[in-house]
Amino acid sequence: MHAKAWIRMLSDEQIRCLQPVELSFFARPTETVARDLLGKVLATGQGDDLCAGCIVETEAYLGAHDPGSHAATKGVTVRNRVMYGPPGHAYVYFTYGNHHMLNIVTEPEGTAGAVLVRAVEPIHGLECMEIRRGKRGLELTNGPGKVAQAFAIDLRHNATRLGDMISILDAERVPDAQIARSGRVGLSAGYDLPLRFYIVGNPFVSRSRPGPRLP
DNA sequence: CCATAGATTGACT
DNA sequence: GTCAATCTATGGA
Repeated sequence: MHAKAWIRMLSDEQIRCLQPVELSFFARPTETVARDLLGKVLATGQGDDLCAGCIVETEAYLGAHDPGSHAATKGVTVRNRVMYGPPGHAYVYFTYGNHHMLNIVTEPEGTAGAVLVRAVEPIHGLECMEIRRGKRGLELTNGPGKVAQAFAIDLRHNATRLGDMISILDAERVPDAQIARSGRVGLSAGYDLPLRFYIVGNPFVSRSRPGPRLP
């Protein structure tokens, strides 16, 4: 079986025809946005650098009452202020000294919330991603740090509005039957909530560490 | 100012 | 399976 059998590429022109997701889409409860972002298209760059991918895995991070969230501090800080800012902006942070993480800010301005983009299925700019990652196939984008590297996303993108350097484009809604949820990855189990969403069976869904199972 | 954990990845036994 | 890399924001002295 060919490794690319499940990948459907879109042309430059087909990507340009996609409409940006409305701002109001993001000004909703974080959990809802995380679910509805599945199937949407992430895009960066243009021309030879145009890269696009279908979002296949997300995680919701809530406000101060969510112990796993960066907003779980005593009030607003330099880092988490973006999560309190206007929806439809990028929240990018750097961690473990190596990796950037792309989040999309949710909820109305003043309320903290963001959705982590954990994995995408590439649909354009494969060669560009391969150069940036130094890898091929599933290793291109099957994890949050990998997505950021493949799409050349770093701290310069933090707090920028979608539609400028980073775009989220509309696509057909993924039916509930194809979506599953679990505990979030990488947090100490025990207190976590079922806030990870993914498309069942998609090979790009990260599986380095399966999230905690739900009852 | 200093200590340290961290929404991960890749290399290695 | 185990583990180190590498740097930033945060919180306490």
